[in-house]
Amino acid sequence: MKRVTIEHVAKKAGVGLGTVSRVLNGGSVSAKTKQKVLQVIKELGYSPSIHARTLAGGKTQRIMFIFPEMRNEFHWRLLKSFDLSLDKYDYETVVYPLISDRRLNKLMGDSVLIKEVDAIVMTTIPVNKVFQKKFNPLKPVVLIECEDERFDSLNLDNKLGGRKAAEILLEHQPDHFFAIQSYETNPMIADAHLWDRLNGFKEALAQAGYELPDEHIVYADLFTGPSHEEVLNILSKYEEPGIFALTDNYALIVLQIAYIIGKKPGKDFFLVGFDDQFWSKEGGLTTIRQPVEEIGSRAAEIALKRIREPNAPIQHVKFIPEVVRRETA
Amino acid sequence: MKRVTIEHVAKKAGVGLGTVSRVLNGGSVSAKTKQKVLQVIKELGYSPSIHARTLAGGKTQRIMFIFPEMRNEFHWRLLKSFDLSLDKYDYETVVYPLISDRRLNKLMGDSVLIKEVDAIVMTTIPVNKVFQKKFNPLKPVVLIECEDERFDSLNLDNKLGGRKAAEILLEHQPDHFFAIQSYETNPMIADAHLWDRLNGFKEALAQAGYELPDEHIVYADLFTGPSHEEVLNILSKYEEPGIFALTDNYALIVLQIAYIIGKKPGKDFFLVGFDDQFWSKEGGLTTIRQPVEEIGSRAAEIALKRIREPNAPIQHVKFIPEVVRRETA
DNA sequence: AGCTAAAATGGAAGCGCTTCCGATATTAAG
DNA sequence: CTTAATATCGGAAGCGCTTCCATTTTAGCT
Repeated sequence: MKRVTIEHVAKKAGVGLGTVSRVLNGGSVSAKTKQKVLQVIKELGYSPSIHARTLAGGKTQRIMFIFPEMRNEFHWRLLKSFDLSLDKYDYETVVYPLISDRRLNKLMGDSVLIKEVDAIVMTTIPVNKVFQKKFNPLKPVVLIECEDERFDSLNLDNKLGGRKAAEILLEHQPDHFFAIQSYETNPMIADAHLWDRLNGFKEALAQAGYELPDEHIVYADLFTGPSHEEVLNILSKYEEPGIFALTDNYALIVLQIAYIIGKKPGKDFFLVGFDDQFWSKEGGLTTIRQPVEEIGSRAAEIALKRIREPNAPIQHVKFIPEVVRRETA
Repeated sequence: MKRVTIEHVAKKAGVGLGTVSRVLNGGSVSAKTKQKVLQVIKELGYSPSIHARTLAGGKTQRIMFIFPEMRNEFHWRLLKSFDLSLDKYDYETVVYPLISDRRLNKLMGDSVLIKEVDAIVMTTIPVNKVFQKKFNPLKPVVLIECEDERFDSLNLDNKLGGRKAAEILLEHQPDHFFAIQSYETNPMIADAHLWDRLNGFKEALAQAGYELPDEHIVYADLFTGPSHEEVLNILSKYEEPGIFALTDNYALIVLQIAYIIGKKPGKDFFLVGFDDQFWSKEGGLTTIRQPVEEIGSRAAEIALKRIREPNAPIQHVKFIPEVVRRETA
């Protein structure tokens, strides 16, 4: 079966090529003609070839979404809302997980995919470290959860998030504070935002006259979580400790361990997470929420805007973390 | 900056358009000319426009990798090895996570991306259910962890895996058997393979004269895992139970709970997982291993082969699960 | 060297679209 | 009812590539 082309449509509608194209892309066409062309398009089931369109016009109607790995709910939600936002503008997302050195090299070398997009959105990637100096894609770049003065960026105020976590915990006046931090080994993943959270936390604690000794920071693997031994230790050895889990994942594990040994959250210990993941509500976790969906859709808008106006001043958008009070603190 | 086209290359190399195209796509070109053209291509940093190429009816050198979600280590490893294998053949992976209805519709509707690949590899997607009857991509499709008579497929013998798990557990002659199964709500994710595992397990148990009552099947959410209450119950109420976790993730949680309440794996209870994930070795978990990397690279080969020979007989490759004995059973 | 078959090569045609330019139709103004 | 301005329209040019065909070069034989 042959493809239905714009020419078939033109012929059947009794108009010229240009007119059909104008109906599609919005040029000046009389209402009557437009009506008829649209009619014929429907009858014939015509849909334009984007290859031809791109070749002729230049725009690809695509944006590349680059992110470091795939296990993280944050990235998954971000991608989802980003992709959804593009829908309205008839854009498509080209998903590019940076899961290996090979993919990184490909991206900076001879990847064709990257040349076939109108803009690039990157999240949680240490731009300077990963791309060294030679990253110059010649097209708009928007950064999420990382920053670089050369590009637009969207970031949560993580430091403020850490402060807020501290404030909640301080209300309960615990004698001992703990933090569960990520132990990130993958150099392709940015972790500055995590340190910001922790620093904000420490700072607010310090201002209230408390301290967070280094031994009270538990390091956790993103996948397996914090050492159960250490969490167990905190929960059983300390009286009503205040715990700040830098990610809800880790908080979940604390809750699970607490459940098993019969410690009640919000009473025997106090716990604040970060992110507000899908299950967090059900788990009754008090947490610092980041507006993931909003970040995703704003990123889409900013990227689209920069495609339209390549020379607009660069903007760095900050999002404010929001306290979600539930039962654990 | 203007795009480098095939014409620039041709001119600089002092050859005709056709010749450049031939060195790119493999026509008959003398070694010397080929050499020179390749040289110029590198100098100019030329890469062909996929749009022009596709429009003109050529190959895209890309394969689309479709998978249902992103939290799973299995898919992540699979993608990684698949992508790596493609590298040798100068192919590129187009990653397409099916994370939303929107993406599914796009895929079956007007997605351009899918028209720009030479083949499609899909993993863990219930083809019939998700795509109904109207899925006819007009290009090679290779299935992983799902099956359909119309397409090539690669699958682990999951039933055999379940049987092997049963055999290991049976050696310890426990009085009570349990299984931790996934409770999958996402209709875009295939779960037939999980039921195969469970059925194999049941079957082998039955043959040995044991039974797995329905109440001994614990259902777990992929992310939060099995209910801790139930696991706790099994571990504390039963004498030396035999537990089959249908995924190493779940086994991990059992191990963690056991640790907290002081039960020794391989002594107070017996546990077999499935997958052999990265951390499983460290955790001492006895498990049924699937050769994920091998599946990924074989999938690449099969897809490439089908692109070359669209009419070769369809093949369904079965992989044999392998027992990895460690300390938990 | 001379002849032929095979290998290598140049370039035109064509893929389906957008855009631009010139032509025609319509409308408004006087 | 004319003229100028404006809205609408047709179609050629060109986007960058593959492919096919005609032509040239090379290699293999007498």
